Amino acid sequence: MSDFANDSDFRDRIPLSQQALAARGAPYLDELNAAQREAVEALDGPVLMLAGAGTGKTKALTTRIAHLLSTGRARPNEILSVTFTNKAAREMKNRVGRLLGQAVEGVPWLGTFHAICVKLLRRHAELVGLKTNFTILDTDDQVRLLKQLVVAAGIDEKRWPARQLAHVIDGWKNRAWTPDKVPAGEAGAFNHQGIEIYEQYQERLKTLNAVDFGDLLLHVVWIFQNHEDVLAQYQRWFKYILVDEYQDTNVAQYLWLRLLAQGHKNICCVGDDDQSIYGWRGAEVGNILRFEKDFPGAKVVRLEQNYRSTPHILAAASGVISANEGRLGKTLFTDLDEGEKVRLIGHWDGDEEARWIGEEIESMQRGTRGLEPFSLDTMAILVRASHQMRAFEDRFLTIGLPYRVIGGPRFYERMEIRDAMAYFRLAVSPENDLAFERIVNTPKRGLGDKAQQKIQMEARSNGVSLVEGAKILLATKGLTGKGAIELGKLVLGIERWHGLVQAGVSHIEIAEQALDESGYTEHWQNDKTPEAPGRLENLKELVKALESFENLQGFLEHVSLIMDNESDEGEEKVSIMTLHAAKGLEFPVVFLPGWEDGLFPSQRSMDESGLKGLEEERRLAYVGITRAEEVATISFAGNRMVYGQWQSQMPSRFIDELPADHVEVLTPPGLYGGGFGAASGGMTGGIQSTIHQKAAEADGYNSPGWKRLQSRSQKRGMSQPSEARNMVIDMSAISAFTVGERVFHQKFGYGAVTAIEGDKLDIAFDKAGDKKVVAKFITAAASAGDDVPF
DNA sequence: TGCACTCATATTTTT
DNA sequence: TATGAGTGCA
Repeated sequence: MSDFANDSDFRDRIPLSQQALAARGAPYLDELNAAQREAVEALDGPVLMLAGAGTGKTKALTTRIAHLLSTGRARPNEILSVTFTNKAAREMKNRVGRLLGQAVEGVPWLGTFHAICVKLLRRHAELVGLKTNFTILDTDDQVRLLKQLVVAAGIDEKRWPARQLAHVIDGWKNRAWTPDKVPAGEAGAFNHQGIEIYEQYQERLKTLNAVDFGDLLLHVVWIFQNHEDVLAQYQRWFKYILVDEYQDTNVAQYLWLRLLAQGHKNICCVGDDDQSIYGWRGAEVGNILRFEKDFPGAKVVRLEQNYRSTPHILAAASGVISANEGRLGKTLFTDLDEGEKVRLIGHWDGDEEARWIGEEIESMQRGTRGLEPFSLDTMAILVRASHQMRAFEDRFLTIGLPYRVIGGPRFYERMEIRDAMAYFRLAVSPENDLAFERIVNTPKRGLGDKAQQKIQMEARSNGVSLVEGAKILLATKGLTGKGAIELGKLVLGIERWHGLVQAGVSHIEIAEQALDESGYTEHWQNDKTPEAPGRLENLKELVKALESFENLQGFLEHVSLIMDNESDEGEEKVSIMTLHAAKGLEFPVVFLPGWEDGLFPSQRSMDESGLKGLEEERRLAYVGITRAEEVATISFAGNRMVYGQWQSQMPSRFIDELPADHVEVLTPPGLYGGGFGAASGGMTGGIQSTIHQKAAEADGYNSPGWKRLQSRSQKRGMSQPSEARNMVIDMSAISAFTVGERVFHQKFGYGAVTAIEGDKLDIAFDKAGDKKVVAKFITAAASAGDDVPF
């Protein structure tokens, strides 16, 4: 193990204060139930922990690590624990830390598959023809690179978009296929040139000393498969392996794990086949279903006691998921009080659904229905597809209900952040061609395609980087006029920033200078689009994020793998997110709108993957329902605007799968009764019979829920839902704005006030048209330049 | 080169 | 509907 001596992650050290641990004993074991304890104490040999939703799997997993350490089975750096997201990794680190207190400095090999692979690959980069300081490309860079190759291959980029090829290649990499291993059956991919371009792409990455996300795993697996000695080292080193969310592993990750686990064979995988919802990006449920075959003698422990949801919610979820075949099978149970039945309500259209949910949220916030008031933070709306969010955003903006959208473009994926990062990258290493390409003409410097081609040619014929190429081009007067002057400034700037980096100047200062001197900040200050202020805000935020790093290098290294941005502003807000984004989260109150066939289950899923697709959709339904702790409300709309066209659809088939005993139907009879269907033409017998059947089953019309619903809507007629809040805002609203005033809104941009009505303003937005908006969300339009980030 | 216009297109998303 | 990409013109 001499090779490991210089690496702090492997260095032998006295990691545990044995005294501290001895004094603590193992009190954590007492906090576990029998199954959890069994899973924690089965330290040796392969273990599969089947952990249903809300059964305390993170607790079991972290306690297991604590137990391994405190029993002296392993040192902290001999335990390999992998997760899928940084968030999960962070959470586990914190919890292990809490369990062990001062006794452990940290667990260096706890991280995402990708983060751990980066560490490994940096140590062995030369084996795959890379240098230790390789850069990691994100999806955007990947596509740009592929586009160049596609165009060079003379393929019509319109019919065969690079994005699609990126997807195909990702798929291959997920299956651990290097270009020479792609099976003949795939030869037809991407106009019969997929494999060929894949090969070129890998070559190009090598020259750029770069890898994409898929490569991180692919390269490491390749090294393990082709360098026995290297593999053997790690097999010996990692005494215990733990894997979270095993049902989400793809083939490459599976191979990686299996190779590493062949040493001590102490592998513990935690997962839930019922929560496998990432099949479309390469996850193989088969991995978890097959575990016992792969690891003979494996111990299987089922965690079935749920600590999250009420029995009704659990029963509804179980009812739905039981329609799936080929499950490992678990029966969740709970000690919690019965609670409320899962509520089901149908609406005329999507807007009304949004309106109803908005009102329902406000009433729950005030604490009606004999329940305690719920804070907005405890409520979430989970949708199948992100376009469903709009209806809610529009509605909530109108009624002034604070909300937060989770997911969507990540902070580090935003254009302005990526541009800024490219400047930072160039400051650190001017030879970074991809970064240079990104910003040569951002902001506009009069360097169009032609000028850029000249730079490329110059660089290529001299075998130097683009910055060097540009210098030669300028020196030889290959470029003249405005472009030449601007390019000169840019090149000088890059060299100056690089000098500052080498001189050890404060990285924050360098960052600010680079953004200012390059004209990038100014570019957004002069931009009149509604997004511009937000983008400047983001840039400020980025510079702030720099503060927690020693230098730019460290920051860039870190950021290429961390794509999440947890900024929780203090105010209480309702969360809106997709079902996928909700996995792993829980909320006391959950709304599940849009349960209509075609939308959920998604037509496209079913068309593309047939029964497999449908089953994955069903698991998504299961994930959705099991997010709820106390109140789950499922809803559907008879009509919905899809791509600007009204469409009618049937309620989701999953609704029929809900066990009637655990469902309370809130749908008012008048809403769907009689001639409704005939009149609209959209309501088929199927809908009505479903509703009526459900209603009859649950005795819907006489149910307490329905009565409450009625009385509540009557009450609402008399008093405004958020009167108290409006009163407060009224004052400021009236004094703050005048008709005709120019104002700004985060989402709609700039506009002029046309009318004022209490705290509601009618505003004619320049871009977004006429809207009625609550004054709270409006600020006076600042003239550009007022609010300068640096 | 940059702007305005037209046209096709349209899940889920982490690293 | 609304967004992005591509095309044509100044």
